Amino acid sequence: MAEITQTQIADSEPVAKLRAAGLRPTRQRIAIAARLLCGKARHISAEQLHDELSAHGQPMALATIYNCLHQFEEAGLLRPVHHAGDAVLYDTNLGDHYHFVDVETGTIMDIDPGDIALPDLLEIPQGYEAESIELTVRLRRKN
Amino acid sequence: MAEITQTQIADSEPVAKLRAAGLRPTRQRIAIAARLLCGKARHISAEQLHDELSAHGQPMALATIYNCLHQFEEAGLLRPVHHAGDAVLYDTNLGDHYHFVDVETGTIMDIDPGDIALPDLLEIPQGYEAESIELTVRLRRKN
DNA sequence: TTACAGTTTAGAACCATTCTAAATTACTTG
DNA sequence: CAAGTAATTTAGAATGGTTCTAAACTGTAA
Repeated sequence: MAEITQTQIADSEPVAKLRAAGLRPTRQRIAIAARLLCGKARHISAEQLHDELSAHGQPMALATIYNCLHQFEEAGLLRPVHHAGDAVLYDTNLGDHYHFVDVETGTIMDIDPGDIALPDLLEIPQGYEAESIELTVRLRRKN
Repeated sequence: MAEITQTQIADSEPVAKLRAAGLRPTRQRIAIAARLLCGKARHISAEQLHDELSAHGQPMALATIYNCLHQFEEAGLLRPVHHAGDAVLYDTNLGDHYHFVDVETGTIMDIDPGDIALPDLLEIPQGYEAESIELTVRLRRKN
């Protein structure tokens, strides 16, 4: 059984990311960061994350999940996706891209921006700046 | 005092639109159609519409508003906008366009599609068809 | 004019999210 | 290392948009 020392935890990738974002590395935030910020990209809701953490022996209050997701968003570590059903999803892919949503299953797929340079095409009104651009295409299965 | 005959009501624009959409012209649906489908384009929430109708002597259950908005949407008479705050807004402008949202006030402004031919630019995955495309740009006031 | 399917209604229920105030914890300082 | 303090977490209640329910009502076809 490999041991995990305090130093190893302190130097771990999740902790480093939290510190870099100016967030205290609490047990809860580390668990969430490890799951969302240190693996492959995904789209997840607060509820899903809550279940997933519980299933992996890291239960925490749902309110904490919401708090952390908001803090991560504020820190630019996550990006919210609003078009896709009742709950807000958090996207760990921060690169320029958009979304396909299967209206029946709720499944989200990334759209590579390719030639669509939206930020350039849009004329932002005087005195404003774009905080975010969300492009979502709802898909329905043919026949 | 000008009188309104049954025939005038039956032939009115709202009633015609409802019939064309295959919806029974009930008192409630006529009132909503008159307000949303026969004037200038707007973005409105169920709650706002409910208040507006009450203020104009046409009160009806909030559930009816939701029912009608859904039916109108289904019939292609309205288009929902999801990115803009807590409540869904219904857009009476059915033409190709997108939205700016002032994140502080919630105000919505239309974006003329101009050169952005999204439907052409997007490659829809095999076996699917695009049900809708929502592009929303969240704006924040500069300084 | 009747009858029936479609519609409306009040109010309860639902569910994602936020709030509250008390308990706990990470970090600083002595 | 110990204590103090501010930040964080927590359970549970509250909120708010939306949907559900089952009973009353209404448009329309016969």
